[in-house]
Amino acid sequence: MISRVKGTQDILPARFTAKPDAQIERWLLVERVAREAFRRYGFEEIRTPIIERTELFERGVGAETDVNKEMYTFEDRDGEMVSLRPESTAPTVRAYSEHGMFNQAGLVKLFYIGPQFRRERPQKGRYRQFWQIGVEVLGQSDEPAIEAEVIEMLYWFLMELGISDTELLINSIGDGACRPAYISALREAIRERLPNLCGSCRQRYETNPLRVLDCKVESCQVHLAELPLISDSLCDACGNHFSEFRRLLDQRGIAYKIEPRLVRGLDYYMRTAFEITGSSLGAQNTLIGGGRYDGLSEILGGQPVKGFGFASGIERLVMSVPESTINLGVNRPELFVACVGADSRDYAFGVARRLRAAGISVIVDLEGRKLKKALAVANSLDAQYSLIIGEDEIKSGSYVLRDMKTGEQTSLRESEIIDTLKYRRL
RNA sequence: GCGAGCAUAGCUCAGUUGGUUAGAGCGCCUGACUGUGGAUCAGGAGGUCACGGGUUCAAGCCCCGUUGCUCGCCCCA
Repeated sequence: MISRVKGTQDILPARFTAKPDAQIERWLLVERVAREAFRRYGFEEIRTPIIERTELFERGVGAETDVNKEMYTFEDRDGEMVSLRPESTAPTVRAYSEHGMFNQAGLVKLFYIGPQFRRERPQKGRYRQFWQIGVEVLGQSDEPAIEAEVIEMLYWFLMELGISDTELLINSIGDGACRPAYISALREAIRERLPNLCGSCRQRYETNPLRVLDCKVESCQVHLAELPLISDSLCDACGNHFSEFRRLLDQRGIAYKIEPRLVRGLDYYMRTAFEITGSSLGAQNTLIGGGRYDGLSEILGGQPVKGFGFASGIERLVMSVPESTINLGVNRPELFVACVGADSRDYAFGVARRLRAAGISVIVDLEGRKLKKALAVANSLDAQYSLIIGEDEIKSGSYVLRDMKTGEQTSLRESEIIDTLKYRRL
């Protein structure tokens, strides 16, 4: 049998899988709560294509970043290079520009929910096809109020999901005015200590010096403590921006930890960077990551646009949602219709159709089973009620409604059945 | 890209120092019960022991390789 591609997964009704992050009921909950939370803050949904020109990501996320090297890229039949999207900020900014949204008077607040693709080695909480929920605030303003409100919204979102054991990490990574000088100072300081650092630190000194700050090797810690921090090198504009951002978080009572070593992996980030981490996720514990990217639009050849946003991995959210928030029974049928005899089946189709028109979820036994077997199927589907229709019922116009939990049976007409089931819902 | 662990029925797992025809629980099918599910009882189906090679009189078990899954490194959501 042909199996699924490595690093992908099937999302199934919970009764077919014990893996929490593969249960559709959990996914539907996360998506529903996200849409509702974002709606309250004035965000609108956008869907961009899954494939884009490779150039969009090479310029957007940076050609030398890991994300870019992990892309699924191929040559289309006409010779054009296209890629499965590894993230959705660059596509969203592309769409913003391509559809002239910059002509809007105010901020454009967008959110997306969709699959992304990166060819990494799969592990817990990291897949080759993974889903992200993200938001982007685009416009001419870089007010820290935008950032604080987005984070406030995130906390509302997480609270509604019942995810409470989280930590907010924030940092400012500077801008074009102050970051270059900091990076060269950092590189200089690392070089002096290079012989004392571990192998991967030496590697990162070459590829991404900011990452050296993040090393977890014990023997490196004492040397890392001596390295300069970006927070000491921020220009006035970045420093003011960061303190205003913090003031607005304080005002909202949102706790945070300043993490001077927090860096984003993609080239387009500047100034505010943040991350929300969760427990019980294993090594991949970042639930949400985001930041400011004021230069991105111009890198892509568009108008100057300021932007702030985040992305969150749905798999990781789903794994973090506690059992108590989930209703695994959302899909259970309200009514199972069992028929006695082939003639009554034809009759039952009409009854079922009218009950469905009234809004009730109905499964009819299409297999012509004996009553005993039909009820067994109703039981395994966890139907709330069964409806038994045979010759006697057709004659009288009243059908036997059986409560599958108590076994209690009553003879009811169609309108009474509708009333009973609707009443039960309240 | 690098490292480690695991792979036996649909699912969760036993399987002794290598020894006859590979087991259990759950699930599935049939019946006890011709218009009444769940509980009980009786019976049944279902296996290339991941794949390929090797050692041996003999391999689910030992050795090598491959593939897959899982976890970690890197990096990230």
